[in-house]
Amino acid sequence: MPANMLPPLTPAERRHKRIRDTILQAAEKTFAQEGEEGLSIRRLAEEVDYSPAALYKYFASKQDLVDALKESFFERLLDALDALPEQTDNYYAHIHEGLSIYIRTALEKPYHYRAAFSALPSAQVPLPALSDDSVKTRAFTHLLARVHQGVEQGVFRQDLCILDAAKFVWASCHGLVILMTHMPNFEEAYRDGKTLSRPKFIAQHIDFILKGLAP
Amino acid sequence: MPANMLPPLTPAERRHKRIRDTILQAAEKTFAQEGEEGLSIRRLAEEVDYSPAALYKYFASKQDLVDALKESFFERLLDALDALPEQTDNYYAHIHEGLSIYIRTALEKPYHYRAAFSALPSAQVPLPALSDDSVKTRAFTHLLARVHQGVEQGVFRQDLCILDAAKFVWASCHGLVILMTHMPNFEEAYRDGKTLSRPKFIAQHIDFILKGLAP
DNA sequence: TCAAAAAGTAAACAGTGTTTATTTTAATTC
DNA sequence: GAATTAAAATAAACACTGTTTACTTTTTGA
Repeated sequence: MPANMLPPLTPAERRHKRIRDTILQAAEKTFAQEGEEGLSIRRLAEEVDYSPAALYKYFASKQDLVDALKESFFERLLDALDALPEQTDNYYAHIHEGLSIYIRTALEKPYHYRAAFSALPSAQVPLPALSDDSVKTRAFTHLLARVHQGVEQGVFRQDLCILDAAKFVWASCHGLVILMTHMPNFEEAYRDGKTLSRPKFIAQHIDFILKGLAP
Repeated sequence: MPANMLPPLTPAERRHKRIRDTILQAAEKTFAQEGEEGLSIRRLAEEVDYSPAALYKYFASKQDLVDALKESFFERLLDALDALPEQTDNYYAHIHEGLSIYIRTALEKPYHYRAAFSALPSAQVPLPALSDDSVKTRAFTHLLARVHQGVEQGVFRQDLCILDAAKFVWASCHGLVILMTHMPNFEEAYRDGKTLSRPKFIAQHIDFILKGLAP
């Protein structure tokens, strides 16, 4: 039987989902502006006209709610990456644009990005296996494939460990996003006449990264 | 009069400082293992045999206490960097080692590093001016000088905006540290036969960064 | 219609950082 | 040395937080 043959939802289930989405939507607004710490179950309950305890009929915990918000960000990120056409004649421009999309999407939702990719060590949620094609790993497997392609096409060094090279690319993009969004004044600080504009700065950052892998 | 001619401390002041240090020391232990969220004023008070309110005679707030912990990490980081000899015949090896020290020191105290360099947007503490030689900016000004040197010596491209180049280097190192410390399983995941060991992985990461700036 | 399941809530529990009023202790001055 | 002043320390309260329990109301499916 087909995997996407879901059982039809009962009215009760549809209602449940609808209310859940309403809560999620209100939570999203606060989370985007104030992050996890600014999001309070009690305040959220008041906003959607429920008692705090009622929310626990829709989410097992605050963490569960935040996880749902993170999940929707992952989907947003993947949608943005999927919008990029698969094949192009210009490999360099293609991977450059892919990384640019990653960074720009992350910059749009700083709190989501941080929550998604900077889990605290105490929360020991291991990375899923590569075989798993959950929304969480797809972005990285995508990057792995791109780096592999770059090696094959001779744009990158032949002796690269693709895994380690992909981690270098990811880390360098990640660091930029985190500093830009969570380091007050990172962009504005210390500017002079030669300093680049934001888009050019990002583009150059990616250029530096890719050049690091060149033969 | 000399700047370091501090007025002599009275016995009361010395006692105050001593107790403050005791509290700080106990806080340090918990913070290093559990971070800001794991550090509770009430639990800390119990550990040092004081009432919670008493701690407010030594620190204005929890944030103030954490700031003191961050400050000591900055000093630790700068001390490690200062231990590196100033001049060497091999520029590349020199900057490589500097970045390696930065990363390794950060990896030793993940929570300190994160707290120090990943402030939330809500906490709008601007970066101090470059002229300010506070402990916070010295590491970055140090890096700026190194990059400048690299351009002068022809190891890096001549047309670089030193500021933007330094930010690239910083961001790339920063991202690696954050992913290694706060992304569960980042290092272990997806390993195969070709995957490098941790020290070699870090060294290669730095190589990639520096190559990105090469002519 | 009626039993069962789901939805919703008030109140309590166990925490958190912080403030206020009050007392105890230590230091300084007469 | 005694009196005064300043610092240290605290108990109790305040205003929050996420979460659970016991209970009531509403909705659903047979």
